[in-house]
Amino acid sequence: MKTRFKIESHEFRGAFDIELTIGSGQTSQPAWSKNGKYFQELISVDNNACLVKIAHKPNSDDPIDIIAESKEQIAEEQIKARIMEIFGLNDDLPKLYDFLRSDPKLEPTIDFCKGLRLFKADNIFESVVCSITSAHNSIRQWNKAINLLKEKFGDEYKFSSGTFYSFPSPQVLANAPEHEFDEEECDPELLKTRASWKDLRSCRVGYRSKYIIKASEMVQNEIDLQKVSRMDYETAFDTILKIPGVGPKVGDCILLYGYGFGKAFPVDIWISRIVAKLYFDEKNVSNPKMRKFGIERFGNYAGYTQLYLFHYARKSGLMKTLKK
DNA sequence: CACCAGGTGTCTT
DNA sequence: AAGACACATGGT
Repeated sequence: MKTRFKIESHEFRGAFDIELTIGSGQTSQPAWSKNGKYFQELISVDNNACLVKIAHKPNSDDPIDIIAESKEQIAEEQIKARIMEIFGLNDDLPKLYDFLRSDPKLEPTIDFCKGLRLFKADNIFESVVCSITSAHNSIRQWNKAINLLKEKFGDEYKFSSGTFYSFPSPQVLANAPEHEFDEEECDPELLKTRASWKDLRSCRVGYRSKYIIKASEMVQNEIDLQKVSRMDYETAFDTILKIPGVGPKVGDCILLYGYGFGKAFPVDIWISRIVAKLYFDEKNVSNPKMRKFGIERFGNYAGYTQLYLFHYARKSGLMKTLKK
């Protein structure tokens, strides 16, 4: 099945910059690949694999252009609903901007981040592994690692525009070896083939391989990721923090980019720097206090405020003067 | 070679 | 509650 349709600008509220949204390093999933003017990725719609190609002229009134391909018949409305969800098109950006404008310290982020939306997970388990892998890592590197995980352990789907891989199930990753061979002792000839080894280390996840295996086991046995979406925010936070490799920052990333909990306020190095500068007279404040501050001050907009401050802090050049 | 990248786990004060 | 340190990997 191949179908083409549009999402008109009146079907969502406010600006939309798809390239910024996809490329801003949100830990729900790696950036979608680019093919001509389209961004494309394999997503799951009603348990069917569906290739989506999507293009939009940033912050314009042009409709969003979508092409979807799948083996099974899928209702267009279902695909549209998934896309609306993944790209945060159900979020009311004009209302967010009213909120940001109400605080002079946040107001400058609006122009800088115009059309930036939450890039939500297609697959919650994927967002858990992405968030774990993003810790103490660069955006580029965790994107590469997740794509390797998909190629080596996911299911393959071929389309005319390329080959795509689903994100592997918890069962598959729980049983994936950390090391396929002992790199110290194996034959030098074998070592040359390392890139093709089917183990977690060859996916370049580094020391996080143990966390990924253990997290996969827990998701299989004791933590129902679907249930977490129905919990209140603090209960969900406590639950997700039981997973190894998931601390406060990674946990909030999972809750925000994976589930869409608007209250989540992931405190990383950039948020720590810019919130200290804007709200604490550049004094050092502990991360737990910073998190509490964000949740209490920004409420249900904490997540979006974090997203906008993060992008602003990294890209505006404002922070160059006070790294540390 | 040192230091950093969207921190976390573990072990000490 | 807060500080010190290791941790894979790749880039500058």
